[in-house]
Amino acid sequence: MIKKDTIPPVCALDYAFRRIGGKHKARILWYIFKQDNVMRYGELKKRIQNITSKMLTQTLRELEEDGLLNRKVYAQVPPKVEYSLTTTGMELIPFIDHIGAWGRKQMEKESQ
Amino acid sequence: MIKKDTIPPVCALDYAFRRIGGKHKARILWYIFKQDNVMRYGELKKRIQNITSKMLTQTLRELEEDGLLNRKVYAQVPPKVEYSLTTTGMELIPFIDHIGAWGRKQMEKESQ
DNA sequence: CGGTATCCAAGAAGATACTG
DNA sequence: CAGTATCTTCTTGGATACCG
Repeated sequence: MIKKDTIPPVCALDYAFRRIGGKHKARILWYIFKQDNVMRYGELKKRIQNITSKMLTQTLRELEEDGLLNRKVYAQVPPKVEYSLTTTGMELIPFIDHIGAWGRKQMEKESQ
Repeated sequence: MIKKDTIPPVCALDYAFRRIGGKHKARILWYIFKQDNVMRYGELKKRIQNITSKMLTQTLRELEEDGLLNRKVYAQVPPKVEYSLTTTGMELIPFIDHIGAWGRKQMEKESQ
């Protein structure tokens, strides 16, 4: 993702990209959304494939701190943790959809 | 920005964010767009402020290679180079606009 | 004016091992 | 199951100096 919060964002765009510009952030939001807005840690791990536990946990924590994800822990053994989008996170879905469509179009162009 | 192209993107979202997820990329596209879609190197340098020549040049080159920017060199001394969005770059503007608006909203929330 | 070149620091991400 | 901890590597970005 982009950058520590030691330095304040220079503008709203900068701010926004720090929040969702990480390597997997947009995809995580998207996957959860598509899965009826609930996904467990292990499901995400399988879905993203090749991501390490460390990176996944770290990314999820950042999204949570930024108010884009809810984290619900069930007090049971073995543990169960569910992630879902907050209202704020939901507001990003149309843009993620849009940019994904753009990316798809470009990829098709390239492959010609 | 995010990542070398040694490893192919895992999906369209990944692809897209590699292209515009860089530290200054979205802002550069936005500034040029707002300035009637033409900006000179020096103007960008002043506008972005604190960016080094190296980073600015590098970022502009990447945007050019990705087909988002046109680079027009005038054969004169002293040199003059103008950057403008391509059609593909233009297609990103609505998205950048929306995500900027989202960022603005979040920043306002935070400051309360 | 619009860059390059070189070197170095900071930050992001990966490998591996381990745990309540 | 859902993480932590630690160490290492890779990639990005910055400082500085210089050029056609």
